[in-house]
Amino acid sequence: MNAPLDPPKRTRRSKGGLTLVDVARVAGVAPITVSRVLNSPEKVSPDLVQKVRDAIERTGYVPNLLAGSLASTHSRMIAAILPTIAGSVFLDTIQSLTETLAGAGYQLILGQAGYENSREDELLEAIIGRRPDGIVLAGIMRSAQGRRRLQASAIPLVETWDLTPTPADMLVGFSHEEVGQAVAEFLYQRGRRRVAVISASDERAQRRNRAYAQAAVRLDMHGPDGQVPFHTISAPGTAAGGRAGLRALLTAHPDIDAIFCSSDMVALGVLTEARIMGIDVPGRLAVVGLGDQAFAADLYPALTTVRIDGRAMGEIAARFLIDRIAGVHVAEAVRDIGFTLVERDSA
Amino acid sequence: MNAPLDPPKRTRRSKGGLTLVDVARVAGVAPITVSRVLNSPEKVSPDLVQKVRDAIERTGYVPNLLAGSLASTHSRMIAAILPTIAGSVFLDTIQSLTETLAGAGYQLILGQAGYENSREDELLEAIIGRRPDGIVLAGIMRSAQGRRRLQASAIPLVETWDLTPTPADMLVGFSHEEVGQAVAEFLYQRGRRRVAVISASDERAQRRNRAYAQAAVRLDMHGPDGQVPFHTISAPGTAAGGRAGLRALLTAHPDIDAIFCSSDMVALGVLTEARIMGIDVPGRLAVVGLGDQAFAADLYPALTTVRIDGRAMGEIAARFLIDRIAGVHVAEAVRDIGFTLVERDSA
DNA sequence: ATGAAAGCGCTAACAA
DNA sequence: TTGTTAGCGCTTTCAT
Repeated sequence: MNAPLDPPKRTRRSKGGLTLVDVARVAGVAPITVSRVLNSPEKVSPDLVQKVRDAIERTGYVPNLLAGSLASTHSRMIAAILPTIAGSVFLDTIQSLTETLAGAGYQLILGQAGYENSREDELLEAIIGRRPDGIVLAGIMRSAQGRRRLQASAIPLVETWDLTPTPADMLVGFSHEEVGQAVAEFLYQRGRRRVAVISASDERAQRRNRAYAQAAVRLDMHGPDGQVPFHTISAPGTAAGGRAGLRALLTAHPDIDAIFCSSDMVALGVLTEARIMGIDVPGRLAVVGLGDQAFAADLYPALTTVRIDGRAMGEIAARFLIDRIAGVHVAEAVRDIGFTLVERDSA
Repeated sequence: MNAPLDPPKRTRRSKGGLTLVDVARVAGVAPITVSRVLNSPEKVSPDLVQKVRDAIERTGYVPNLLAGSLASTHSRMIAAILPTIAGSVFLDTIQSLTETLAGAGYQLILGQAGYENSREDELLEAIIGRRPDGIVLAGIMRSAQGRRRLQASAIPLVETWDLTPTPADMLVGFSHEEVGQAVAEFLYQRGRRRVAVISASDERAQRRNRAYAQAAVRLDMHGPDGQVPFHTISAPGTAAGGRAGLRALLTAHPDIDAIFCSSDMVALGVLTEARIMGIDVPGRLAVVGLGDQAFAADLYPALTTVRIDGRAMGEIAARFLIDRIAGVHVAEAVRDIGFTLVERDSA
């Protein structure tokens, strides 16, 4: 009974792909040198850099960033959590976020939380588990538990599209209260005296509406019952919601002369329905949107709306994260980017 | 000179986070048992499962999926490559893709290729380097080199929003040629005799337009010069582009009676400009969009358009990938989901 | 059903 | 400047 000379070494899968070790062998250098050429070529002599680059070229090697991330504890991924992608007002923000991050070598991973409190917990597990170097919250993280988990993860976090007195970490947004108030005051100046709201049911919209209603009451633009008529639609707001809203509001309150919509899309629906009902905008009814989406200026009548600079928010959020990750002290990691009331023809 | 009893072991960062080993210690089991509880609890006795789950709960442990991916060569990530996020027609597709994938435990990573042939190569490197289990292409991968790299990576791939005779791998889309032809024939049936196009400059739109123009010529709906007037705008198409397009077309060809737009957004702009110019739609001018976006039915006049079921494409793409990854033989990995001409009031 | 050992492919730490 | 060594945190393989 002879013992096996070559004991069956337990072997592993390895999927056969090219690795950095293969490249090192081809180039005739140590693996770490290949790693350096990839990550900090200035630390390697020009001739070795050339050799290694040739070897990479010849072999078609693509570094496994998963392995790199595990070893370095930098994933170079940023997670963006948003309620929904389709019909969302956050797209400009996500777009510029992606662009700015790509420029710095970061990739975006997307998490859709849904507007309902659905699988928020699973989502967080999936995201935190991937160890992103940063997280951008577009809109929401309602559950206190969710917020706690994010903070516990110690991952740099930027909240956007809002201004809260108690940010979890970094923040770039604007005051929804100020928007609501500004719109009410604008409508007052324009001579409107009986204002209303059509709004999606998300929390930020509610806060805008509250401030709007308060200002309206203060300015005596409310109805005989002391209330500001409102119509709520489900989030995200749609043109169909705007149409239904206008019809409902006019039925219950035929004398309203201005409507503040929770998004430009909702406003589009209002304009359509007004046209169908033969209601003159802005003559009889003023319409104000929110967002200043690309199409707002190209409606008829051109939409008066609140411009929110989504691209700026995305870019600032990206910078906050990049700086924080780089260890740069971010002086003022809370930023109010404000808003602008863009007066066009609909109000 | 006493040698240190405890020689300064070269230590490593480790970021201090909780690991599976910590959980195993707390639960009093081997690390592999914790792993099994996480990934295949049915292989572990109920009491140990309970013990481990308690330990996870108590410690707040979140598994490091990066490490898991490296060890298992399954990243549970899918990459979506699209030209741009803002103003894109692919959003419904991405949305349902994300939802379907999330249900199966996959996360989406996003790659914006841009409409210009910009950093396509870097993007591919960043994406393939993350070893996604699958890739979805929304729209494009123009460069032959890019397509070659994708195929070389051997990552399951689904192309969407198109039908090509030579798919790189799997495919779900519709025939842009058929759309162009169908729209031309529809306009003919509606009595139009002098048709035009306003289109973004992307390649799929061009193919629609070519088929549209051919059918128009065949049906004698062209101009005196035998041509179909067209106006090209940059991708992605916008309402502003539609407005400019209508003005330009009417200046050069005052007698056109129908316009096929490369997206509903472009059509919106056309409707706006027509209204401003006092042109009756559909009386004097028929307008047809593409996409049947949510707002299309809520324009005035309600937009006649080509419905593309973006959600279905996302879901099918997800299923293709999930099945392929699971090793299921995907019977027919090329799917034509077709389209529907939705007749409303604008044509 | 449970565990021990051996990597997955890379980079940080240390040494020359 | 270049290389050696020892992991990063997990899962596969093999053994019990």
